[in-house]
Parts: sequence; structure tokens; C-alpha cells
Amino acid sequence: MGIRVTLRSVAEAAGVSTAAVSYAFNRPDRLSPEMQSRILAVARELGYSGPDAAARSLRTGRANAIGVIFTTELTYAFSDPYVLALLGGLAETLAHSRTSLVLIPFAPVVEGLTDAEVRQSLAAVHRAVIDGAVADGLTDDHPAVRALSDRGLPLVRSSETATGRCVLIDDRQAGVDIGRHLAGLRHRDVAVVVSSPGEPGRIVSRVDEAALYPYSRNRLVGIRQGLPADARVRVVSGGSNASASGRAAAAAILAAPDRPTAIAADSDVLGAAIVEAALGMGLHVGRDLSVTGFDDVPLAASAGLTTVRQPIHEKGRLMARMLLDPDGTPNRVTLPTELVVRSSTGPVPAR
Amino acid sequence: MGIRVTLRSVAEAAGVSTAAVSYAFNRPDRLSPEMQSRILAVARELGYSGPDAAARSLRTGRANAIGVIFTTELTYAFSDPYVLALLGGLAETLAHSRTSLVLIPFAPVVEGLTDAEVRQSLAAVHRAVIDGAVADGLTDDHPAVRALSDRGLPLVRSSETATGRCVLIDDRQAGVDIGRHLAGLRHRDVAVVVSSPGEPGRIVSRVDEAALYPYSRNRLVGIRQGLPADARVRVVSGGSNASASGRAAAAAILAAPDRPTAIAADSDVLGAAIVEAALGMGLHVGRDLSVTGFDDVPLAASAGLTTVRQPIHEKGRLMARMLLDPDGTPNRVTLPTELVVRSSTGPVPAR
DNA sequence: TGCACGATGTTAAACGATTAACACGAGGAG
DNA sequence: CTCCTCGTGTTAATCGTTTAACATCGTGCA
Repeated sequence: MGIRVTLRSVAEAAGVSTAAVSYAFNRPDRLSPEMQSRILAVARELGYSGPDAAARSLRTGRANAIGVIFTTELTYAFSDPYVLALLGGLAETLAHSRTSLVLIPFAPVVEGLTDAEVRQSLAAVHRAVIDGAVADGLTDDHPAVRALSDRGLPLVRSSETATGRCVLIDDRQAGVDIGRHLAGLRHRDVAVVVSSPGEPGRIVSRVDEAALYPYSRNRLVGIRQGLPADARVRVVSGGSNASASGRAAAAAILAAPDRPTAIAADSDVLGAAIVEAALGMGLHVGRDLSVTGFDDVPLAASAGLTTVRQPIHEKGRLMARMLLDPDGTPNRVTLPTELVVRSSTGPVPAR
Repeated sequence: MGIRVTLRSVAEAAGVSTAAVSYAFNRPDRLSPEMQSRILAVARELGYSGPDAAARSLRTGRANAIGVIFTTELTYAFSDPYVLALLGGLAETLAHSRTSLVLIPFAPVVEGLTDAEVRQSLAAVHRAVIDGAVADGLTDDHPAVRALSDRGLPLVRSSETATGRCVLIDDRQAGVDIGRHLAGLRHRDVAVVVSSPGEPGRIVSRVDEAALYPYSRNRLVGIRQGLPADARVRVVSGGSNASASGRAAAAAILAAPDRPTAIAADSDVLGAAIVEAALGMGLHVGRDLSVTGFDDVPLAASAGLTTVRQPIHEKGRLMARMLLDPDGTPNRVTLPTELVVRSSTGPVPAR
């Protein structure tokens, strides 16, 4: 009883060809009704539950699944509203075509990856049985991106540097919107909190800016551009995109003797954490200190956070569609963003 | 250039056997260093990115992935803190062994499933290339559970009815804890809000109780048991586990002329929504009305919700471990729960 | 000198399915 | 009566690997 039951054993037991059994499961119209039900009966009797998934994938070349690469701890990703919204969008489109979502963990970049970590992570990427993949925010030179395109898999990303298919927003322009908004409120001393691996609160030097995530860099460029030329802009690491590191970054910034009048964060999670920290220090946010976020996730509304809305859900839907139907969709789409002004920003108080 | 490059073509190009190429990628120690680097060089030159995932899965019988069945819209699941915590726990354990997570959508039960829907969903379950699966909360007779066990895959669940491997909590005992707590506060008229597909706010009759999710049913039994025998318990559908339906259920319950003094919800999401609705009606929660939740997700703390804590994260970790190492782990584990009393419950006001 | 042995490659048999291409008989059209 | 088509079933090639078993060959040791 230990022997596995296969298409062949069913065929033998039923006294038909393997083709017939295959057709019974995949193209019932190809068989006479009697034949089909006889085969299914035999299959049930033998405890055969249908064609093996791996074998079928190999033979047909389709996996009915698409991968999503995660370069942060998955357990953390599940607490990031941006990620969840994106996954939701992907799932919505995929559910229609009964396609599964494969979450592939890649060693998070903490302080440079060891070779062994990269190798192991790459093994996971190589072993994933998928028809395509989403690599949100990864650049062309990321090992996972390379592995995926080496495999010849359709790949969709959201980085501006992407050479292949991508769904983007105009991060620079969004930055300009934030910069102009703050400029209009007479802010001339702004801290920009970027999500970057590294200790939250640390100042990011001009040379280190090159190593930021592309979207951070672009937003930063935009913010500078939107502010008057003589404005002071300091760039501060926000660590991972989590409340705790947002609070830490806020603490560092607000402890400075010459603290800025406004803080522009890379995400609503960071922004909301900064608001919280400021409130905890007795500051009146929107008057003593202005704070902006990014994304406009639900959290932003409840925190009264001025932010830039980007259609994350739509981004996910679109990415999925691009993967499912590479020919029927454009290679590159730019989605609109919109500045959403709430109570967390206000004019610089006269002194 | 259209022809795919395979292990064989690399072998031919390098003038070695396919076995050598395979070893070069999988067991470098089996080959001399020169041979290995020569093969890798040829592979790179031909643009060969390593053994094909599907073929490898077929041959080795391993997929390095485990599935998670979702019987709700994925896009909704991603907003459910319980689900996210569970996924987080799973991911934490799986990341260690470089195993991916496959999210498999199954047609949500709305008003009975059509045959076609079930067939299509089952196809997705059958096509998934996985080594095992998690089916949280599904019963033995769910089609997905049947399909999975027919496939002979290790399966882990969290239902009390499960015949196979499972990680559970003692839902009945947790219910007793809630019932006793409310009884101690002199509540004798309690509405229990269960998550069940159906219109939120509708009364669930005694016969319909049999069709509830097993965990709901068990908690309900416990609550009745913990309350005095003469207490009135009405069971109300909470719809899906979402804020909106929680508010709807609350509205229906609180609109009744003889409204209960306490509402016990099946989840913190529902509980928090009920608190919110009650506040909106000008009620003082914890005095005019007591509310309890379930799970103790972060939301519960910020809503001041009395609830039962269950170690969801640990549940996920354990489930993953059971799947990765079926022999080294027990078949059935019961995790402890704990009543957490906060401000949302209080004594029945004297009249 | 003889021989067992470790290191390194190769042979070849699976793994479990899908699907063109073909064969065959029955029924309909001309 | 012949020819064509349509409906059903079969043959057999193929998908791209992995890995047990075997062959070969220089070495160290008695």
C-alpha cells in the first residue's frame, strides 16, 4: 500500500491508455461520458486524487502561481499597511484566474549580506515554481531580480530604475508637492525621514544618499526642489518602516537644539509614529511642528496626517494583470498621486 | 535563440554528463574544483540559471513550500489581524528553512457554493506545488481539506473537530472564562456575536447554531456554561470579521427595546467595532454596556477591550514546525488562553 | 608487489504527467 | 457506393532533473 498511485496505475487498472485518464481529468469533452465516469470511478477507488502538481507544471510549463519577493522579514511585512494593500490588490486580480500567490523570503539586508545568506536566499528564488514575480522596490542589480530575469520569468516592479515592466508613481513629483506645500506654509528647515536599513535617527550624509532606496531618493530630490533654494534639508534615517523606529527617529530629531519646523516622512507609518512622539513631548502637531507622511493608508486619516495618496491597491491589481497577460498590457504605467492635506501640517509660527 | 537552455544543453556544451552539471549546482563537494568551475562558466555563458524548479520538484518530491488555504477573499484576509499574526508566525519558522508560503484562494462560502466554483477552487488546490498545508478553521468535510488529504499532504489545522494534526486552544474553556467574568459582574442578558457568513445583526436560531464555525460554537457553549442557568443568551450573526459588519451587528442589537447588558464578540475586530458603535450612540462602554472580544490583538489594547488572549503567533510557528518535521512534533497541541480584563466590561448598573 | 580505497565522472533509470499525431468506425452528403 | 468528417481512443515522444550504481584511476600501506 506504500506505492504511490499515478496516472499510469489508474490507466492500467481501468484497462485504458494514460492519455484517456489524463483527458478524463483535464478535457472531459474529449471522452465519451461512459469512459469518463468509468475512469473517474477507478481513480476514486484507487485513491487517486488527480494529476500530480509538480509533474503537471513540468509538462505544461505553467505553475498557476506568481511569486512575491520579500526582502524584509515576512513577519514584519505583514504589519506594513503598504505591503498589505499591495498584496490585496494582487490577490484580487489573481483570484479571478485561480492563481496562487507565493511569498518568497529573501535575506533582509541588515549590514550587508554574507555570501551564504545570499546563496540560500537565491536557492529559494530558484526553487519557487511560479509563472512570474513581483519584486516591489528592488533595483536591477538586486540578486533576486537577476535570478528571476535569468530564469526568464516575467517580472514586474515599481522602481523608477527598472528597465523591464513596471508600475510606478512619480516619486519626484510627489516630493515636489510635499516641498511646495511646506514652502507655502513658510517652512525653511525640514527633516526628511527616509526608510533605510540603519539605525533610526542617524543623519544620512550626501554621499550616502546614493545608497537610498530609489523611491526615497527621488522623493528627496523632489522635496528639495519644491522648497526654496535656501531652505535647510537634513536627511535622517528612519530605520525599518515601523512605528518603533519612527519614534526613535523623531526623538533624535526633536532632541536637536536647532530642531526643524517640519518633518517629512517616507511613509505614513513613520509619519504617524513621529506625530505620536511629538505629541508625547507636548508639542502641538500642525502648529509647533508639521509632519507629512506618504501613501495615505487608513492610518493616515485617523492620525490626521498630511500625506501623498498613491493608489496602492490599483498598483497591485495592475501588476498582477501585467503578469497574467504580458502581451495585452503596457510595459510601463505611471499612476497618479495626490497631495492630501490634513491637520498635521500648518504654517510656521511667528516668533 | 528561442530554444530553452537546460541541464542537458549545458552538459553537451561542456562535454560532460548531465550528472556532472547537476552536481555542480547541487553538490559541489562531489566534483573536483576545476570541473565545477568549468561547468559553471559554461552555464553562465549559455545563460543557464540553474535547474528548473518544476522538474526538480517532480524528481525530488519536494517543493520547499507550504500552502495556506484561504476561504475568504484574500484582500479581506489581509486586513484581519488574526490572519496576519498567524501568517507572521508561520513565516517566522519557515524563513529558517528557506521555505516559501503559498497563499491558495478557495471560493468563499457566501450563500452556498456552486459546483463550478468548487471545481475551480479545487483545481487551484490540486495545482499547488507544496509539501504541506495549513487550513485554519476548516472542518474535515470541507472540500479543500479533503483534496489536500487525498493528495497525501501533511495538513495542520486548528479546528477541534480535526482528526489529523492540529494546534488548538480550548475554545469552550475560553468561553467559560468570558461567561464567568460577565456573571461575576451580574450580567444575565448577553448577546453573543458570532462570525458567520450571513447578514450581520440577524438572530441565529438554535438549530442554525449547528452550522456555525466550530470555534464559534464551542465558545458559545462555554459562555452559556459560564453564565448562570437562568441567564438570557441571544446569538447574533456578526457577518464577516470586519469592522463594518461589527457596527451593523451592534446597531441591530442596540436598537432592540430590551437590549442586553453585555455583548460578547467572536473577535477583537468585531468587539472593537461594537465598542465604537456604542460610543457613537452615546453609551458609556464598561458601564452602560459591557463588551468583550477575542484574540487580544493589538487593536484590543488600544480599544480597552476585555478579551481572551490566545498565542496566535506561537500557533503559527508551531503549525509550521509540525509541517516541516512531522515526526519530531506531536500530533495535537493545545495552547493556553488567558482572560484579559480591560475597561470595556463592568458591573451591571443598578436600576 | 599487490590491493583496498577514496576521489571523481558516467550511465541510465526513474519522477508523473500532457498532447500532437494517428487510427478506426459510424454516419451523412453527394 | 464512395468519400469526408466527426467523435473517441491510443501511441509515443517529451518536459528537465536527480541519484543509485558502477567504472576508472592514482595512492598509501602492508
